[in-house]
Amino acid sequence: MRLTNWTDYSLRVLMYCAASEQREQPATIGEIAEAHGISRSHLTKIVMTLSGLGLLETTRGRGGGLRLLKPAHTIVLGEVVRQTESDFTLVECFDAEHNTCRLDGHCRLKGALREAMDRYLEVLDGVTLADLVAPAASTRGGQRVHFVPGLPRPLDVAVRRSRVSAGGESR
Amino acid sequence: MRLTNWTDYSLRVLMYCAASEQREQPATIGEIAEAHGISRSHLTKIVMTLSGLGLLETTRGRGGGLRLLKPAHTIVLGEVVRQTESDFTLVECFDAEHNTCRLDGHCRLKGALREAMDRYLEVLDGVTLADLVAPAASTRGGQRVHFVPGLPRPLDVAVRRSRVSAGGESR
DNA sequence: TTAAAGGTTCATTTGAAATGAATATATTAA
DNA sequence: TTAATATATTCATTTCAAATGAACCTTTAA
Repeated sequence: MRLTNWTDYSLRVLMYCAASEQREQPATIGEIAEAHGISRSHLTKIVMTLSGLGLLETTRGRGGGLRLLKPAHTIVLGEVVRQTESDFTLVECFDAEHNTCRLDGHCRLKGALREAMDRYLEVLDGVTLADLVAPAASTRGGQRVHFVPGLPRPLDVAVRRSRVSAGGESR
Repeated sequence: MRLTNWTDYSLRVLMYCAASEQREQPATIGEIAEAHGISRSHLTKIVMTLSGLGLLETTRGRGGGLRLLKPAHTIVLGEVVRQTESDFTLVECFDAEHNTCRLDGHCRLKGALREAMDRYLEVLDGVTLADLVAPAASTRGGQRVHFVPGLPRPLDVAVRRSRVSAGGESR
């Protein structure tokens, strides 16, 4: 009864991208891989899947990277999990193909588990990517200042400010 | 996102025992193993666990077997699953020991998943073993007559009847 | 004393998930 | 046109929990 790391990482990628939305540069696979200590190669496949699902936009080449295709508050957790998680065969009898349970059709387990699973996903349907990334601390005070290791640094502002104060170098 | 076969089989054992309650002879491991095409050896371990959980009573020796320790309608599915299922580590960050997620404590995924899991089990807490075994067909008509492959045959009545009509052989 | 039952231990297999390595393709900037 | 940076693809390999199997021990009723 656990989600795959695949799903776990998928969510982290999305969160990273969500937190990168304000930045000028898009997030890159290498960046995220490093932030979470995962292999670039592996993470690439996850990103490709998310891209295939229409959640991410990827752009190749220098200056490329990843961007969310929809605003974070419209990306629903339940939907993501439904799509990244491969196996919802809660017990054997869910898999019509390989089912050998002799009670199939006689017992009410399947119905109960299906109902339970529905409730599970229902909860996740009430959560969006934006909710996940929102700072856990107090809402008042506005701007988030603190640094979160697994997310892009909120330095753009500072950098931009320092650029200005440094006398406007071109880029 | 699936339960282990271990849990699946655990439930089948319990169901078998529940359906055997009326019989004079207790259910046996060999019987259940054969009914479901599982190895005796493997099923024994499952039975021992259920026994350890106080759900089953086992008696050794000839004439021995398995019996539920509590009436079927008091055995709650959620409780069983909570105890037979080994791993509720929905994602990495649930496992304090091995967690490496750098967002730990910053993102709200854990809370959402915990909530979802609670709802899941909540549904199963509303189902008892008796519910699972109850015939799916109409409630009226009383006595179940049909034969269910994975459960003990409801022959006792018929057998007893035939015994009577055969003139009361001793046993 | 034998047959039928549960009980224990150890080794092995299996399969999905996870990972890694190598390489191809696209894009931008100098 | 070349170098650098980024995504994209393919194939092989590793890992680990779960599942299984085999052999043998213990208990009990007939």
